[in-house]
Amino acid sequence: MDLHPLRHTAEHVLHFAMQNLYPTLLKAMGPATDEGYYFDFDYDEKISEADFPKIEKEMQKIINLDLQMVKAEIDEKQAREIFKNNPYKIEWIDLILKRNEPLTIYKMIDKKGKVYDIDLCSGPHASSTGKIKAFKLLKVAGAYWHGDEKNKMLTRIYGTAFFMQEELENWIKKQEEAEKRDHRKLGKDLDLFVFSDLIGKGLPILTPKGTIIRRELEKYVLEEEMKWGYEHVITPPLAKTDLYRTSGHYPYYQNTMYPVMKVDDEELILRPMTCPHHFMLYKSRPRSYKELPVRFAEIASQFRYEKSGELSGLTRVRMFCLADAHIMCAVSQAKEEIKNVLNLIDSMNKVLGLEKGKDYRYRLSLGDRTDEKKYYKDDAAWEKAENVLREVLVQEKAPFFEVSGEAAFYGPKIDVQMKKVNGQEETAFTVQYDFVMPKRFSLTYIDKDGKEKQPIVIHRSSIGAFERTMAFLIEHYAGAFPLWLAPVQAEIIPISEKQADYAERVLKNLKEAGIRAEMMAENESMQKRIKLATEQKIPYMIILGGKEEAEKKISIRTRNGNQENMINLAELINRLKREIDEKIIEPDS
RNA sequence: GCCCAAGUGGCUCAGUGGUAGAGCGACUUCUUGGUAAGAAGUAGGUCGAGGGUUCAAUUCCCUCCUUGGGCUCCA
Repeated sequence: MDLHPLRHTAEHVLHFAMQNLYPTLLKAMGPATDEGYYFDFDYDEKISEADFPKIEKEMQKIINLDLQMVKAEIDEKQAREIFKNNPYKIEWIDLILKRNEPLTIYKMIDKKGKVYDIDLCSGPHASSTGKIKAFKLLKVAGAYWHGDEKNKMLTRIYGTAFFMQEELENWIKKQEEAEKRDHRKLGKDLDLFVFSDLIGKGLPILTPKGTIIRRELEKYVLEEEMKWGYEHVITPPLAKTDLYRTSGHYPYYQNTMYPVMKVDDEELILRPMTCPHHFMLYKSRPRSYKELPVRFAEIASQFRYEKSGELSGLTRVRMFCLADAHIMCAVSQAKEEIKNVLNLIDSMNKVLGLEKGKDYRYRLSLGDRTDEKKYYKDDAAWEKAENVLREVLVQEKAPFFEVSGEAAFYGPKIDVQMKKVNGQEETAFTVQYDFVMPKRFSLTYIDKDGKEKQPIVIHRSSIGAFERTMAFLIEHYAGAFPLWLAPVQAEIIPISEKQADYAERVLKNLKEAGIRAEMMAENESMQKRIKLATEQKIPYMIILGGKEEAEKKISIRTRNGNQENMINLAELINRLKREIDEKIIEPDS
């Protein structure tokens, strides 16, 4: 059943309760959301989560009254009169009138017809407040009026509501499950990355274990992209400021770029993106139509000074490394190239265990023609580019939706929208169609007819930024990585010291076979060592006791608890090598 | 950047206006155990940093740093 009307009603209950407790507060707005609802208001004194019990008690009183939610249409004069003391509501009224929409209000009325509260609202609502059988206030936050930091900071309270107590409990349980998978928690538990105050925020340090995952991903990107016709290059992570003035990035990105470094007569800057570097390489000599498409790829570190409040674990950092590439091609080749890019993305993400349609979908981000600052004026080119992207998505039967105003200033793009464990969607990386940069940098090629022509550029990533991809994968697998990514692939557990020599030999054999194997100290019980290895999500435990040693065999136990006793080591090595080489995701299932 | 919350030994957390506790981990010793925690002992903290109030601050106040949640899913 649709929870939005119920939650919207719960928001009105919250509003009314707050109005009772804090009569001078002014409501700005309060919508229902997918997870619950929130309520923005203007109030001079501090409200914190410590006030929740009091507020929830007041809400329960209103719910118990089972007030009906009654809709009514009013005219402008009535509206201005009712909400004359609330500038936020007056602003809404002006906006609604401007749009020629009807002014509707909802009243909370008891059975005798007594009106408790009136709010400007288009609904829909549950029939009465008594329908709310379970509710909970979640958190206090600050929120700018209309999301604009130039406006006043309002107080926001988040809450949720359900038809049944059981639903609420399930929801809470689900939230807790997502918390357990949080990559920041697992990053600590599994010893993958750390932060240092002295190094700086938003600058993660990868531990030896975290680095194994990172390097494996890098190896995969290099090998796979080369197979798909990319040429990997290495360009400097800093450049003269002029490069970004030429590209036009400088004015747009100035607030997220690191400040200019002045050295002698030069001005240098840490690069916030790689494209102009690849353009310089393209321009290093004349290009023939025969060379196109030119596909330059790079595992490229980039630097962006994100606002401190936006930083989060590995998903939002101040220096990141992108599996980046720029394809310079003829306009006629664009469609085919974009198709190949989408296929590459699907193919590589599938290997990582991310499924199209389930773990991610596409978003076609179109330009907003009215936004002259963010939109390079060239209607025909935009039209063409947007159509090409849309046609490819349709032809490839890719799951996608469209939004306007999310494009880059130099062209429309396809965003890869990853679904996180907590249900939130996040842009992981993008594929952009760019007809502006070739002009700015005078990129050319000599065509068949001997004339100079201009290519277009496709900016793309294959798996996104390594930091963010790692975060996704940590949460996706809850730390139980596929064998090829697992920092420790096999943990040897000799049952007692008597097997020390044998265990050493097994360890040596595994290492020589290229398997990341470790041995756990004997000074703990076998049970304890199995517990520790399982907690570390180590895929294979190799148990060695007297029986194994006597027959020169081994026994294994997987992190899922499956056991196989008395098998040949050579057989296991072959199995693991195959599982690693083929990047098998879940051999057990 | 702004709003709210948090910062106590490596980790998870308790606690108090009279200079701190637990469990896990580490170390040592005993134990050599057959598939998710064997036992005992020892060490380890200027309670995020700086300033203020006080006879006395980890506890109260201020500033800063770091971390977490949030900052247009419209009335």
